[in-house]
Amino acid sequence: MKLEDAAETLAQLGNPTRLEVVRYLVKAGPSGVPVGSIQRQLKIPASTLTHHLKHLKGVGLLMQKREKTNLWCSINFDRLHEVSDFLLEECCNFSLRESDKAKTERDAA
Amino acid sequence: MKLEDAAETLAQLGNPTRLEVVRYLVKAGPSGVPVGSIQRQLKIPASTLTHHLKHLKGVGLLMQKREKTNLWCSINFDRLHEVSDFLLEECCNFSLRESDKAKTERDAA
DNA sequence: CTATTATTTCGATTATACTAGAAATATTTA
DNA sequence: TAAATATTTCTAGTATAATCGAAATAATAG
Repeated sequence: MKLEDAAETLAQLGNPTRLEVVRYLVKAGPSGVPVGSIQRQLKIPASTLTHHLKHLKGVGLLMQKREKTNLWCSINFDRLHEVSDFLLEECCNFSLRESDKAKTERDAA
Repeated sequence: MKLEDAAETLAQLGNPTRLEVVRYLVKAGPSGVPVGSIQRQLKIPASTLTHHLKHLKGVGLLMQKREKTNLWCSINFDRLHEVSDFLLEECCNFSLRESDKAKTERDAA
């Protein structure tokens, strides 16, 4: 995952309303929930919700499929994992090569 | 971790410049890097960098300690883990209780 | 076709964020 | 004290985002 994409995705997750929607959809599981249910459950005005869903869809976190009049929304779990992987991928490797470490110290001095 | 805090932290990670700094600091490991090194390596204007570091510090992702004229910056790995945990904590449990599932279906109909 | 329900678009307001140059401050060294 | 280096504050321009009511557009059911 490219840094720019990760940043954009994280930015979309960084809005409290959207994160609440994401959490709700994660709990709902792969089958998803209709837009209207999200709206009523989380008490988000319809236009505001549509706005945020568009954002989530834009970064690939949201999948939608129509069934009758309802538009069912579900989380793209793979994408969610990609983002958290980006955050952690380097975290468990603190072993900076000595040459690099030396360079940093020299640069700082 | 509360949703609002997670959202705020994710929002701070959601800026490409800041995410680049975070990635750089993660690679640098627990010993950290001076502000000036970040500045020169990533070619970020000093005032812009200070601005972003303040944001990262504000959400507890950044730790700083002075040594001579240098201000050494390092990532708070625990905090980084908290955020990614928040994203994933519910992901591996798709088992929506049947009563809730029924309620959702009823609500949608 | 009409009514009903579901969702989106439009439009406007308000707020907040990004960026960076110039000047100021701090800290160390000579 | 003066000079050098490191970092921050100030300031301001520009851009982007959040919010939501009202109206418009689907999609289905009767």
